[in-house]
Amino acid sequence: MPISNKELLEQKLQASGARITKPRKAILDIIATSEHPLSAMEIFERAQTQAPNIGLVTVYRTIDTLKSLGLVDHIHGSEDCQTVFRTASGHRHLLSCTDCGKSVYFDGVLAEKEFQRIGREHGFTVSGHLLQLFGLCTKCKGE
Amino acid sequence: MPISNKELLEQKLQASGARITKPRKAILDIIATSEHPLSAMEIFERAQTQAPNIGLVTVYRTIDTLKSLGLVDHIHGSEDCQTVFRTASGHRHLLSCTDCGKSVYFDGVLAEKEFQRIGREHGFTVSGHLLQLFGLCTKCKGE
DNA sequence: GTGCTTGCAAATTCTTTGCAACTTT
DNA sequence: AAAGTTGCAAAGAATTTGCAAGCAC
Repeated sequence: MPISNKELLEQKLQASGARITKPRKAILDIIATSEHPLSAMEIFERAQTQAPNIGLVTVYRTIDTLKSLGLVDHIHGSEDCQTVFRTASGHRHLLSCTDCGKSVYFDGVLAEKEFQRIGREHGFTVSGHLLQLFGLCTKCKGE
Repeated sequence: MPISNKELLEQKLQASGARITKPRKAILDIIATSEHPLSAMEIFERAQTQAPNIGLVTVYRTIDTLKSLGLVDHIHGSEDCQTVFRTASGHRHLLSCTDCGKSVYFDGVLAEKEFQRIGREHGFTVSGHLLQLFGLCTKCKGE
């Protein structure tokens, strides 16, 4: 059996020299298992069940650490642009449900060449892009 | 000679029932002529030369009005997600220079079908997307 | 004149910083 | 024991709201 998402995050965090504390474990657990991007406040609220005295500040600081290690991505939504989601390996983009927020990664390599071409047409050398898809997931379509 | 971008914005704003005031004229002028997305603060600072007593609040309120009329788009950047840029007609996406901020719209229809397909693969019905390209513009490449 | 707009000031909300006490290693 | 972490409280930054005065129509 492969190690869980949470354990992987923990290992990588520890490997960077950071200490694995109770508040951090709670935060990692929440991020590792969430099906949708989370705001600092959401993480904070959920973390309180696991680490009662946790401070919102710790959530912000841990998110910063995880971001700088590339373990979470900053996700843009039409309303909230301050959410994070666990990183996927490879070049991936997010597909999110507009109803429940459920999100999955998809492979974005296909679009690459096309993006370069569009840039050239306008005299730009394209070096990056922001791509996210929105729609209804299977479950929310049925309701 | 076709009417200017600014005049077009003014007409549409007025057509919605809103009044054309001095602060609004200043804001429209700035948005209509900007080559890159603007934050409320940037608009505010520039507007002061045209309307000395303008308040930052008015900028926020005018932006809200323009957004709800679909005359400006909310633009996402890697750092600042609170900027606006004039809307383009048709289905368009933004290509922005990472150095000077210069932005141009490009036609995004090509990608549509591909996005639908990706969604289907994951059980989603794709209804929207967020796509922005980043790179260096002609001018900034040379420097 | 009527009623939408404005600018000010105050209130909110979100995020960051300073710091002494506390854990992890 | 040493050094990284934590939570609190306070500071900052960004945005929104209440309201009387002002301006567009």
